[in-house]
Amino acid sequence: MVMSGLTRSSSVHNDHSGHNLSSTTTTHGHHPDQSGAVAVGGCGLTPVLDYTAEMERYQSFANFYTKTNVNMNAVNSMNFPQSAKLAHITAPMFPGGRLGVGVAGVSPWGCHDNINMNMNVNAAMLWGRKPPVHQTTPLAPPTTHPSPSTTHMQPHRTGGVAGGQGGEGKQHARHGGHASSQGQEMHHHHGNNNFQSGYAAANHMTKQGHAHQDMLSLSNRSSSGNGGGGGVNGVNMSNFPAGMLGLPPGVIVMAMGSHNNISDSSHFQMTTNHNQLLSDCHHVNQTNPSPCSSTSPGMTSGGQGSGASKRKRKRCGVCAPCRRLINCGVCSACRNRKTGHQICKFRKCDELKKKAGSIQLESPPSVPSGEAFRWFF
DNA sequence: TAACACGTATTC
DNA sequence: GAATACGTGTTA
Repeated sequence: MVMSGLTRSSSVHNDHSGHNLSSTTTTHGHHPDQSGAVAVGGCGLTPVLDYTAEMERYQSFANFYTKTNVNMNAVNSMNFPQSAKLAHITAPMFPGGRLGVGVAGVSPWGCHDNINMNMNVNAAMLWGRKPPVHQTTPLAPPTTHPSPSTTHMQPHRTGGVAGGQGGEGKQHARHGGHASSQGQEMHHHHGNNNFQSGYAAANHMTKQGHAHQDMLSLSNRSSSGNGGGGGVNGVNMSNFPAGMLGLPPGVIVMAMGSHNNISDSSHFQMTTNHNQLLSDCHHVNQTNPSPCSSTSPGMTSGGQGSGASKRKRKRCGVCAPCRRLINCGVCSACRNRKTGHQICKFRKCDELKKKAGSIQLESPPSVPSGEAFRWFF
C-alpha cells in the first residue's frame, strides 16, 4: 500500500529538452520528448511539480516507516525526491570501488523502465559529500569510457546516456548537502537537471555497469542486514576470479566464506574494467584492521588506546540505509544536523548500528543458490 | 534503552 | 576551516 502511493507520479517528465510540463497527467508515450533517443530514454525526470503534496506524502510515510519495520529496500526504492534535503551530485557511495549503487527498485516517478532508472535517475540522485576514498585504485577517467567494457553495458542502456548535462557535480559534492531547510533548493536542482552531472554519470556508467539494482537491493534481504544486500546470497564466488566469469565491470561479486585472501568482513567485490576484483577496502577487517588505503591513526576518542582496533568504522555502503541517498529531513538527526553530528537515521549504516566488534559473517544464505545464479546468467 | 549531546576523525 | 559522520557518555 505504501508503494502504490509512491508510484503515482507516473508521468513526471524530464526537462532535458527544455519542456517544463505543468501537468502530471501526461503520458510518456505522447510527449514529444520521448520521440528521440533522448539521453534519459523513456523515463523522464522532471521536477516533482506538486512538491508540497509529495512532501506530505513522504512525511506520512516517514511516520509510518518510523513505526514499522518496513523493508528498507522498499524504502530505498523511493529515493524520496521530496526530501527536504538537497540531493547533490556526488561520487558513488559504494565502498571500495565507489560504485554508484542503483537504489531504486521502483521509480518514485512511476517510471517502469528500471534500466533507465538505474542509469539515469539513480546516478543523478547520488548526493552528499563525496565519499571517502578508501583505495588507491584510480577511477577510470571519463576519457576511458568508450572502452569495450563500457560498450558491453550498452544493452542495458536503453536511451543512451544523458551526457553533457552536468559538469558541476563535483562542486555540488563538495558542498555536500545541508540537511534541512533546503527543500526548495533541491527542487530547483532537480528541475534543472543538475542532478545529472556528466562527471557523476560518467563514473557511474563505468563503474556501475551491470550492477543492476536487482543485484544490489532486490534480493530477499531481510532487515537483519548482515550485508546480505548483494543479491547473490548463496553463491560462493570466493574462488572465482571475476575474469573467469567474464563479468563486466561493475558487477558485484559476493564472496562467501573466509577462506580467501579477501577481507572476509565484506563479501562484496566489484569487477573493474579489466575484470579484476576490487577487494572491498571499505571495511576494517577484524583480523586485519588495516584498510587498504587508510593511513589514519587509531582512533583516540574513548581513550582505549588500542590503536587500530578503535578506528572509526565506515559505512558498509551496501546495506539498505547506506544505499539510501537522501536524508529524510525529518528525523532527529536531520533536524539537529548542526548539533547532532549524526547521519540521517534512515541512512545510518546497518553495520554501524551493530555494536563495534560484533561484526560477523553472514548468516546462512536464505536464497537458494539457483536463485542467486540468476543474477549472473 | 533510545535519544541526545559532544568530541573527534575524516574529507574536501 | 567547514561539513559530515562515527563513537561514546549522558539523559530521559
